[in-house]
Amino acid sequence: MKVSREKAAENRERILDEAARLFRERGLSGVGVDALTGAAGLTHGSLYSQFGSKDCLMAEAVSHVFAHAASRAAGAQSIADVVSRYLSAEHRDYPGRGCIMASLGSDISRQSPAVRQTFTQGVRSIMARLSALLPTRGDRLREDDALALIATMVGAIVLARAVDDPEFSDRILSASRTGLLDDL
Amino acid sequence: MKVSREKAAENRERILDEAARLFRERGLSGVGVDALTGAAGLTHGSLYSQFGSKDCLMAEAVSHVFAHAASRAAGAQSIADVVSRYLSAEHRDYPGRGCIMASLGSDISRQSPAVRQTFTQGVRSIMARLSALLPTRGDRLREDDALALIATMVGAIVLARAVDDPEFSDRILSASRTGLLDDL
DNA sequence: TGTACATCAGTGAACGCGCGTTCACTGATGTAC
DNA sequence: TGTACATCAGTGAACGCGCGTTCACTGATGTAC
Repeated sequence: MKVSREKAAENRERILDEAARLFRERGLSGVGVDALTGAAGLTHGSLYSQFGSKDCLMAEAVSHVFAHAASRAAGAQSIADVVSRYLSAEHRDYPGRGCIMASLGSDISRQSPAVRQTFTQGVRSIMARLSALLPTRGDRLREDDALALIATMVGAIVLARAVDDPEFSDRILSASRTGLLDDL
Repeated sequence: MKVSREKAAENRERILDEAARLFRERGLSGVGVDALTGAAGLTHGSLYSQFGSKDCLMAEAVSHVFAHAASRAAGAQSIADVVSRYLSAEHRDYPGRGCIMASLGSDISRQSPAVRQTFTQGVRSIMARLSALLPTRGDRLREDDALALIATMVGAIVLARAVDDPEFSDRILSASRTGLLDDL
């Protein structure tokens, strides 16, 4: 049955929201087409009407997540604020709402050109947002400082989630947090 | 046909070596049982004789990779040496021979307890090796400095591999390298 | 405003495929005598 | 040292299953008159 344009747009947005969450929670290959559309209350066929393929949905979902992340970064008060929120137990424990560089990072290099391109744009936009918050330091480029900062934050969350010992995980977060905040 | 104990041990080692490489190149879910045993010149059944399941092989392969990494870290001359080698184009371009924290990191949190436990032991051993190379700095624990260092290195390789623009990728590596080496 | 019809988002059955795993079997190895 | 036999690493066919995708179809929406 056909559905109003408005309703179709809502459905599309709901699939994207659920995909953005599920991919970050379970990995790109850990969520099937049925799970993706089912979470939005639809059947698998609707994915092909709206996106054409799972790969296209993946690319759009990546873009979707980065758009939210960039606007959040734009609203941040300071770098100390960003670092504290990013390297928190809260962020570590809810990957479905967290940074996509940390939850899917290792897998992106093995994805299609479309996904990698979208991801690259996202990294650039986050770099730009964070560099705007950084102080100028000697002849170092603020964008380079932002990249090094992002690398540390991403690596710390990746490792903090990977290890199975909560205390060790906390230690990875606090060590990285201290290292970064001392630098400011 | 039965095979000599010596030959069986060789086969086991060859499966482990190939698994260690293939998992890092294609991801844990990107390599099937046929590919794993086929790369070692055997058929899929031999995996079950030797390891019991794909999951058990994954855990052993993780351990295998960390054992090599730890002995390499133990032989390092200095932290500057470690950082330069780790954050190199060479390392970025050959994940099959590189750090498993970078190639599989994001996926480990979604793996079985056995895999996560082995991974955690591996991170601990690398932390210990690197902290032995670090200078004491005020009241900071060298192990904490080692964890922050590892986080930066892992995150930088993850991002440098993910992005599809070679220049941007180089910039991620050089920015992180400079950031770390300036700190020493 | 009311009627007739084309559109197309979403459905559900069906597809081929590769996955991890099992199992009866093979036959050289290693052991017991 | 030579023979008989048990062992078991590795084989290959077969399994059920979930994957991504296709396609004919449905029926409310949106448009043309």
